[in-house]
Amino acid sequence: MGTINYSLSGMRDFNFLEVRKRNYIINNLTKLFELYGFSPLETPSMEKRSVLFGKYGDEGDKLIYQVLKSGNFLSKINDINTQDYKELSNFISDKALRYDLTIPFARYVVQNSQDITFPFKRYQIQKVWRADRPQKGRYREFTQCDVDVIGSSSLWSECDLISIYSDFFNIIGLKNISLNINNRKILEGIFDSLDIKTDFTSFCISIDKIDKAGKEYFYDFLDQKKCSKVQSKLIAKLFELKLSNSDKLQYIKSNFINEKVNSGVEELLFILDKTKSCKIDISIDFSLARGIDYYTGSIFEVISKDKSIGSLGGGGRYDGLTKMFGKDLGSGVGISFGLERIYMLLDEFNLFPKSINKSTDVFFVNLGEKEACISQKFVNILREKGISSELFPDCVKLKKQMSYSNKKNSKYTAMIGEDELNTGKINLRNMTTGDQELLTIDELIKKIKNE
RNA sequence: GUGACUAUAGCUCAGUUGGUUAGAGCAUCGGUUUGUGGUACCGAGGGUCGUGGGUUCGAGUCCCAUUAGUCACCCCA
Repeated sequence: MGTINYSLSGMRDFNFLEVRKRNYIINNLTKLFELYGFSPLETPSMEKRSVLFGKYGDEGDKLIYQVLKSGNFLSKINDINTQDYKELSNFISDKALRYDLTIPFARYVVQNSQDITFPFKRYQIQKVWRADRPQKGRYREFTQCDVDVIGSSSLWSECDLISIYSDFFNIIGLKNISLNINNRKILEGIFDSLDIKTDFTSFCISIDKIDKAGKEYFYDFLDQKKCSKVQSKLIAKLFELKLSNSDKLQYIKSNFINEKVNSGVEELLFILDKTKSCKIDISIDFSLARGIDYYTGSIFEVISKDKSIGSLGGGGRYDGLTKMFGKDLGSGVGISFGLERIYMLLDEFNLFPKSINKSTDVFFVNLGEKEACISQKFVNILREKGISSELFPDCVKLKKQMSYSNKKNSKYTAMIGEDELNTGKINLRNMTTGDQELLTIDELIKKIKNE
């Protein structure tokens, strides 16, 4: 029935194959994170409302799922007369589902700072929720995989994170990946150098839009904000430079001279110099701004050049994040991997290993009580040897059991009937070729171990 | 939050300018085969056409409302 749809829009079930594929990605990430010296962390799905709000910008706040207070929350708000839903939600909700992993991480670090040795390196793979309208590659419940270093402003951290991106996409075999990099200091420097009537955030958002809306949009924006034509031209040119990384930096150095721009450029130079051996394409993109408010230095975004499904990951450096929770524990930098988008690409290019689809190695059919007893003995022996094995629970038609085994994608089906009971052998059928042979249990183990 | 499009069997979809009992493929179940799956052949079950209203002698088909889904925008992984 078309009407019966039990699950919430934008929130999904995962069947066995999907879970295995997702785990494949997660396992590879976890291995890498550990290899680079990061430790795992998990935080609750919900945070206090005050922890989350005001951290992601106005647009971000709107997308936070809020949870109602329990009990009769209306009884205490008699004296409230507001028509403003934002104000009202403050009274009836005191907690919310996490929107990302970085803010809960910052909260955790401040709360536990006495037990943490800095710089603190953690990775976190958990679900986050956004009350966005779902569309392709975008869900209301999705998994983020974050790695962050907090308590150090060294650019070596940036280099390590870039190296993780590079290693990961190399390991899982995704080609044509580009890591775009920029620095908020450069954007701030440019912004300062302009005589323009707007705030920095709107400026960033308009830059970010050039890609989609075109440069005309950006010209209009600058014009509206009373930016001079000379400056407009200079800056628009900056965002469409088709130059090498070093030429781009040269251009910006000679056209926008101030301290902020300079220090941003210096940072980029350091990072580019130290990541030369990375296998990923690193390209400076001055139009990369990112909407999240808290970034202050380096910003990253990973995209696929083959498919436009949004970014595969992103991140950046943030200076004041722990300050928002009452303690300044130093600068931090982190990146995130978008599990569902990486999944989509791997699926599309058939890059998941074939072994993901296999299940039981040896599937025993059930042909009677005596037969089941001896089959179960063999099943136990195989399991001890680390060979996955199972016995069909019911003695039903063989055809049915074979069909079940086939659908489960078993490698072999083992049959023990009257004949095999007498000879003590196992009738082993290869489910790919259909070949059958009579083996003792020892021969069977040897055969499978040798594959 | 804004806009566009879609809704028929478990799934993917046909269904003519409105006209008998709404079809196919896949899937499921049974049989050809009581010890052989995946390939073959035969058969069966399964639908209040998303929901509610309207126009009409007559609506899956036209109109209105509603709900859900998809895609795009905003923003983002």
